[in-house]
Amino acid sequence: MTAIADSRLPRYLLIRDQLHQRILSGEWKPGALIDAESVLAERYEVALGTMRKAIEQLVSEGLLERRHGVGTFVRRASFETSLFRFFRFTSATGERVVPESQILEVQVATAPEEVRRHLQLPAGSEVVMVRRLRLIDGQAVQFEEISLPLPQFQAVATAEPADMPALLYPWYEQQCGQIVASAHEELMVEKVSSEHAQLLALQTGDPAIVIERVARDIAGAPIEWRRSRGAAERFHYHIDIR
Amino acid sequence: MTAIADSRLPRYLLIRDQLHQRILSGEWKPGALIDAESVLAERYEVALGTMRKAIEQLVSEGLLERRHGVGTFVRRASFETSLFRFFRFTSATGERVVPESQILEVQVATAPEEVRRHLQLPAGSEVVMVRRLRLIDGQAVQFEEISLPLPQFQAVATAEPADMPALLYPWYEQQCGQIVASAHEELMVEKVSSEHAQLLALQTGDPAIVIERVARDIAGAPIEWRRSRGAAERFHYHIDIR
DNA sequence: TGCCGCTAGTCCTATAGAGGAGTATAAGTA
DNA sequence: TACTTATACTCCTCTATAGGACTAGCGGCA
Repeated sequence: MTAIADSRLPRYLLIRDQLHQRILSGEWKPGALIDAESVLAERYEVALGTMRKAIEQLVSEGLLERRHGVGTFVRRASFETSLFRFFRFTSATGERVVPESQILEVQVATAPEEVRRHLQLPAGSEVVMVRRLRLIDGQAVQFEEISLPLPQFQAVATAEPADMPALLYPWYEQQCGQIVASAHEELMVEKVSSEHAQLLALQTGDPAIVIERVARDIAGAPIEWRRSRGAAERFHYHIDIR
Repeated sequence: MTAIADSRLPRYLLIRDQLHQRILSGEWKPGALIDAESVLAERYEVALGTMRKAIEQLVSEGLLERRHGVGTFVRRASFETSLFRFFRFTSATGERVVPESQILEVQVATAPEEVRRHLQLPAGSEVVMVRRLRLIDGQAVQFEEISLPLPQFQAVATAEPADMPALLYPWYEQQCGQIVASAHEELMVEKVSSEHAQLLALQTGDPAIVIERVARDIAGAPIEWRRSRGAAERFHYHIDIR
């Protein structure tokens, strides 16, 4: 974070870092339009080409987004690279669909060690824990356990479960002012316990994909930890190599 | 492949396509040093900056590789993004290691439908099929079935199994003149059959990761299909999202 | 023999400027 | 009112040029 700005570095890299800082600091929020290239070039006292190169770096890193003829914007996190997309989430009619959400439990509790570790919380911290099923055509395809730190997510603890939408991140933003800017996901395989088997209509011991996700805000602080389990049978990942 | 070169496109893109073609055609082989930027710029009658931008495109696509002060090279396929890296392949001493290879069978046969489909072969084609175990510290961690089209891979059919190295691609290049330039991998989970369980020292029904790979040559023609199975327990994937 | 500096060749950074192309909005016209 | 045109703003492409920085190899010197 506090990288030493080495003035021997190329100027476009120094500027890249300064722009990056303006995003991290929250001066430029996700979705916001930033100054025009020409304005920035003048402000930072470099040629237009140099400023373009600095911006290009941030675009290729996924922090900025250009729209020809309109301007350059701070990119919102898009979860199109999430591992979840490799579940065959298709409805009876065949089209891809966002699974509905069925809240099983919302509970405020002292954070277990595992949750504390992922959310970087001190011992004794309280969290909201949400357990829910995700369903397609009424059939459970995934079981999720979501942990959120307090007091930031107090609104979740007091909300009516029926009011929680299937997609939580826009809701966090609206209800709690917490913006998810990045995330890290891990994938493992396990044999389902009898408890999970029952929830997911599987046989005990069937293989399940487990995806753990730590979501972070603009400043990089962890604000959500979730663990999802789904039938491995529905999972199919692919990748190109060259 | 035969994209229409639209002259309304920016020049740097047109040049990008032409350079790309020179790689695909085999004029510039993997590992080769290409002409200097300045030479190319003159040859294609554009400014240096334009040529640099064309080359930059190919670099970011992973086809070329720059070495400051030395030159620009055609990149060899590197399998550092392969899904296999997510198996915990560590020896007793803890360091990462290339598993040894133990050939179980080398067989020439008419290609089954599944193999024909992946290698794009007509009905009745013959292939070499290699079955092998991969071991760490003498313990089987993966079972692989590899299919190679004939007559290109005749040398594999007649080779002594003991002479086949653990890493096959450099060997293909040396023995058969076939260069693997890209690949596509798919990942699934299955419950192991009793046959595979025995080979991998697992219990029948334990979860296994199945990785299927189609490897292609410079021109994009499929030249190898392989299916690998390993204990899901050893598999751990992770990804960053933003 | 072994070290050191020089040099040629390469890619890398940066400048200043011109005109092209896409987009949104304001102004004009039927 | 409804459509078209102008315009002002944006990012995009491209030129021509200059000097910096990195690398490999050659040749001189101890």
